[in-house]
Amino acid sequence: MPSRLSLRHSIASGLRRRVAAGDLAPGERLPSEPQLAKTLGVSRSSLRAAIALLEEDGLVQRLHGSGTYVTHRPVMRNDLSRNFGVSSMIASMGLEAGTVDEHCGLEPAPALVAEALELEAGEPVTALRRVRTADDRRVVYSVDWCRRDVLSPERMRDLGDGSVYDALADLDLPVHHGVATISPGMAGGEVAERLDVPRGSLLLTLFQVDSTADGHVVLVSEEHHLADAFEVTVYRRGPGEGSEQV
Amino acid sequence: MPSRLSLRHSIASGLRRRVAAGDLAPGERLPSEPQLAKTLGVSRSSLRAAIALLEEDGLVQRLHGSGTYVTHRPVMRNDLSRNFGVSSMIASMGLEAGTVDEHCGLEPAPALVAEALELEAGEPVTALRRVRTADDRRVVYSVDWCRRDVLSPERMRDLGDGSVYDALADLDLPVHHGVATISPGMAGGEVAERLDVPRGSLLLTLFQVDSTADGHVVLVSEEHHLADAFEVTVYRRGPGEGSEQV
DNA sequence: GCCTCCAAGTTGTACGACAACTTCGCTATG
DNA sequence: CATAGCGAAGTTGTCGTACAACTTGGAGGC
Repeated sequence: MPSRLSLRHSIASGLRRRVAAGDLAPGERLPSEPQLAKTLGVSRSSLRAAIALLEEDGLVQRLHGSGTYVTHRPVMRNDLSRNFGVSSMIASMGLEAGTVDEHCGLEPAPALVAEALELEAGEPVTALRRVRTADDRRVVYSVDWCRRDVLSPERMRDLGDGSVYDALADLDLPVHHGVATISPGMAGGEVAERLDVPRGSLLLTLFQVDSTADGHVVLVSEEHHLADAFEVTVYRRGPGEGSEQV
Repeated sequence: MPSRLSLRHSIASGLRRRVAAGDLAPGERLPSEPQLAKTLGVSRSSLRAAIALLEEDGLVQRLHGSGTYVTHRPVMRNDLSRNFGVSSMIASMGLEAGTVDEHCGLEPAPALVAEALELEAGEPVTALRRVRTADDRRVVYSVDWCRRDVLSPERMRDLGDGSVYDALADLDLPVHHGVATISPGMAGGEVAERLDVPRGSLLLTLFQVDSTADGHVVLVSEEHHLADAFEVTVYRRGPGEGSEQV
């Protein structure tokens, strides 16, 4: 296991902190690369690689011959571009995240889930159903599906407050990326009851398929968010540069 | 104006093409960096910078001491992570995109729009309202707001089928990124009428703020999508690495 | 058969040099 | 005095080489 993350990532992480802390204000120019590399005690190559990461994130902008400037970054509440899970989503809004009505067991896999996990429809899979709360208010009803030979119901039950992502990372199956399908919806019988809202309440539903770096699907989940629970945002990179519509 | 895009971006673009074309199959290992650099006629530094871009996109994965491998990338219908506009969204599904009920003029800016454009609420702004069709079916009702001193109503009317993004790019104000807020909704009076659907029909609404590279907001838009019109997906990078929740 | 170790190959980092570009002050010119 | 042009200094972009860190596979010994 690599365990130690690469130098450029730790440099980038440090710079991110400085930007977030306001040490580097928006619009401000960073020290020149040779100088900054010297003060950080790294080579200019590694520093450039780190800055490239920030640039890709839209945190800074590089101008040839002029300098590197901190971008006026918009305030984003909950960026879907990164994968954090509901808990940190709630925590990031200053609310206390909790879990109620947790239930875990073997269930026959729905068609879409089975397809993603490369199983036959109806085959038993580990399913974790729970209601997430923010300051004791029920805001999200979620279901996580996982192959039983990857995460048994017992093991999934044991993780308690730990994220499913952490459990998978411990198994050397870290989630590298996921694809979420977003759709509006109205609370039906089960969801309305779990979330304790009237039927027909507006929902934002995320159907998500998570994969490891080598492309194996390890987790499928469905999250029903109350419409007014949080603001969900997405960072969209502009057209141009490397963009191919598939 | 830079006009010419940097070397590493053109290298990355070429590699993206090769991946998309299947020349480089998922799971396959790329040639080693020195060798690939030689065949492409560029230095290893530039090639590495280009590969870093692909890695950030999740297209490839680098393993220290082993090699660089093409990721098994999931098939995505409409990736919100990139900014294409409704037209190409429709076109990418094999449908014919059209526009009806187009109206453009000066309107008082709503509060949220005025705030984003750094104006006083109620100040007149250029507004473009239109209904987008897919194979003659009304699927999206959209409104675009822009400062009148940036894009006059006349000019915005003239662009016809051209994208608003193109018009802004011509003005040397290319959209670098945007932040979209996603929410579910039900069709009210105006939207229901425009889209020719019953009131209360399910919608997916995107409120989006587009900015230039230096962070100036140049465009605000609202898109009301019919719930069953298309599947909207988001590519979410996994937890870990450089991630700070703000 | 199994384990150890080594060698070859690959990516990560470092350092130095120069090219391409921007910025700004200085100067010559009207 | 105003202005256009020049040029030096500073910054990012690219190049080349060398070495470190790591993985992989096979040879060799037990």
